[in-house]
Amino acid sequence: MKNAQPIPAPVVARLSLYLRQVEHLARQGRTKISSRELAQSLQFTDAKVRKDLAWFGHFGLPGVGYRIDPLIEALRHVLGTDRTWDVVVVGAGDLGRALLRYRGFRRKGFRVLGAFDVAPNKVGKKIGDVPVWNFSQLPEVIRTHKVKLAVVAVPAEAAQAVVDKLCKCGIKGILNFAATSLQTAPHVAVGQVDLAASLEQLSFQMVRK
Amino acid sequence: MKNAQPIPAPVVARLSLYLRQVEHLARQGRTKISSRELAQSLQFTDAKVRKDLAWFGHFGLPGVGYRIDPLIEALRHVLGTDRTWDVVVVGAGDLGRALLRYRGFRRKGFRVLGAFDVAPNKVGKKIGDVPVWNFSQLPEVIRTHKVKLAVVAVPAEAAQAVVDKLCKCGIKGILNFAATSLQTAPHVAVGQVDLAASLEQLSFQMVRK
DNA sequence: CCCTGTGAACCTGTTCACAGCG
DNA sequence: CGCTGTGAACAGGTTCACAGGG
Repeated sequence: MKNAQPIPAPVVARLSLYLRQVEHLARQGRTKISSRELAQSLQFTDAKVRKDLAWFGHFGLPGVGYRIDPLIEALRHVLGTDRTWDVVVVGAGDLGRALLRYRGFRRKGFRVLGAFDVAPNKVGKKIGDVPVWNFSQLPEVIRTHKVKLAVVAVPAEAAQAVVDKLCKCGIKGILNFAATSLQTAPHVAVGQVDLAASLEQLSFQMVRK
Repeated sequence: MKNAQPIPAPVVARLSLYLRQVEHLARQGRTKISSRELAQSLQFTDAKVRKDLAWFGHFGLPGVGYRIDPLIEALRHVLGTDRTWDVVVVGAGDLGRALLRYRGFRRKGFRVLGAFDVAPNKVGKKIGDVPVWNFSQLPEVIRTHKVKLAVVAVPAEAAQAVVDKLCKCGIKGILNFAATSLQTAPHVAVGQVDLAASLEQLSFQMVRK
């Protein structure tokens, strides 16, 4: 445990993968796993797995491996998903609707409170079991429910304005699906998912062999 | 130009961002941009931008900056998007449907030929202007159209089987939205988008301040 | 003896700083 | 003079290799 230093970003990214994997193993009734096996299933090296897990405690058993249940608990705690986060989705277009229906968020401890849109034909309806509110109600909802996380699924042209508004309301984290780079206050965490860019990366890999 | 070595992955990831940004500038009628300005808009350093662009040619003009049109052309060429790629989507659930309707793919040179699903109530219909075929027709479609790229948007439990099938049909690149890690032949490029993990990363950043 | 935890060596990508060109 | 291109210095993350515990 070298818990003075902050955990490096590439390590944190892998922690999500470890968690996903060990949750899967737990559902199969497994109780222990070695760094070697965990590494192989994710195409890492065993030393990397051990180093990564050593950032937040040493509960591996020499000669045995890691006990899965404590590992899950520790990973969730580090990642902050040992509690439920309320999330709002801004933009109820195709992508927004898909995200509202996506079951995986809830399973990981994220509760989607509702969505916001400006289109009158969407406002007031429900998508799945989640209501769509008028965008003008965003400050009110965020403040009364103390929402910390928002998902932005609006067209690129609208994204920066939406994000400015979110920041003013005191949001702490934004997952942006719009294909544009955002300017925010430094204390707001931003994650970016660019679907077209992801395909583009594959395209690159295919032309070079 | 140091074109003997392969371009490092983190550089390639940024190339997509540079391209997105300069395409945006071109639409505004801009014709030149300096590494400094490009860097600021993406929150990078100017030296990083220059080093990145130097991997595939030096067409920056000292004292002036980069000419935007040739830069776009070069970036598209490197990324392989100076041509159109046919893509199929496997899984016509909520996420699959959203991806089928997503305009950004076409804009970047990806043409979605169609989707595959096993649900009889989906097969035979159209989503947007894209047909949904029975999953059993996958080999036929991939082979006759020589499709190289597939997007996987099926439940995690089904993903590995789908991917095995895709590999057998000779697919070259897979963008996987299922929350599971895949085993494939080494010559198949795999990109991973894990929506829940992306939120989880934000969650981490929020608990540590 | 197997498997963890970890210093040390290594390697790769980033930043710095400046020579050189338009 | 401004801005690119790039070697050199630096920083960080990964791999190696092994000491130590069950």
